[in-house]
Amino acid sequence: MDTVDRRIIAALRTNGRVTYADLGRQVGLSASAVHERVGKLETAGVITGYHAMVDPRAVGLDVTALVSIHPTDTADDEDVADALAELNEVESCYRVAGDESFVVKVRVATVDDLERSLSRLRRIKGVARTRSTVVLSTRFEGRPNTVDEERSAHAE
Amino acid sequence: MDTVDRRIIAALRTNGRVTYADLGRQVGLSASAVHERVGKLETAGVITGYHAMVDPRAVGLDVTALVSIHPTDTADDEDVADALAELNEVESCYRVAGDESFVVKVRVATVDDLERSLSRLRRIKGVARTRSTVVLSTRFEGRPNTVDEERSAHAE
DNA sequence: ACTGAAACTGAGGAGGG
DNA sequence: CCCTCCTCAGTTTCAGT
Repeated sequence: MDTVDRRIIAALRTNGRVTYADLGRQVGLSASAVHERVGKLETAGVITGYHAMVDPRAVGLDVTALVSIHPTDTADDEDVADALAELNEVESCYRVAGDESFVVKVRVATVDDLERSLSRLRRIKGVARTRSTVVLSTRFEGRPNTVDEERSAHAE
Repeated sequence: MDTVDRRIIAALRTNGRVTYADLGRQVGLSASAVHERVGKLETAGVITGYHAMVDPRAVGLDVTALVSIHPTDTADDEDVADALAELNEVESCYRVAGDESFVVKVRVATVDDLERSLSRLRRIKGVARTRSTVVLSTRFEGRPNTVDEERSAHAE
């Protein structure tokens, strides 16, 4: 994991469909050298996949909410996480420190769907209550954040 | 936006590097027909881009926090949003309904960096106070969520 | 809107320094 | 770890339907 790898990663985060030839030009290596490096980054689990980003509204997902999930006294976090994973509308799931045990991001078509989704969440064994924060607008999301050089050096 | 488009979108969300030839086989069209459809989806803003997903830990980003941002009485949300956008460690930024005006996701290398980042957030004009929730583990994130057929039909 | 042909370009592996 | 070749497959354009 050197500077070249980090530049490759940054480029692929920005444009996941960039060609190896282009990448090579950007970092000053041949396409096959880049191809080899990217393969290693994938195998090592640094790059976990490539995905198209879709405007949620364009596919009918007009409502986003952040939901805090408060556990019951006897809740098993693993079981709760498994139940959350089975709900299609739960897009992200974070185990957090604090009063709540999880914070999840829910994406649905309408507020009626949100109501139904919250019912499903509350029915999960181990969930005492939920607190929802409705997203009014998304300024940006999942933006490529680059760690600076000195910081990332320790991760090599 | 028909069933074929939705299948193409779903496939590209799962694998952003799938070839047009492969996509064509999956949906029963020629590569050139798929190429044309994908181009239109991109132009229409349905597909907003393609990005490599990276394991944050592998690039030295070990600390994630969800930060609620409470505005001052005189805060201008636009200005606050612009200031947030300039902070590299702020990966996502949601304008929300409720006491807080924004919820942001911050990703940094260490807890020291988190402390520094929170200082930066609090120094933004229009920010009265912040409330941070530290992420202990991420079960899943940005998972491809598919809207069902009837729901998405209205978005055509 | 899709197909199929044609010209082009990248992917991905072999071989060598 | 990188390069240069080489071949095959995919991309992209375009005329035709």
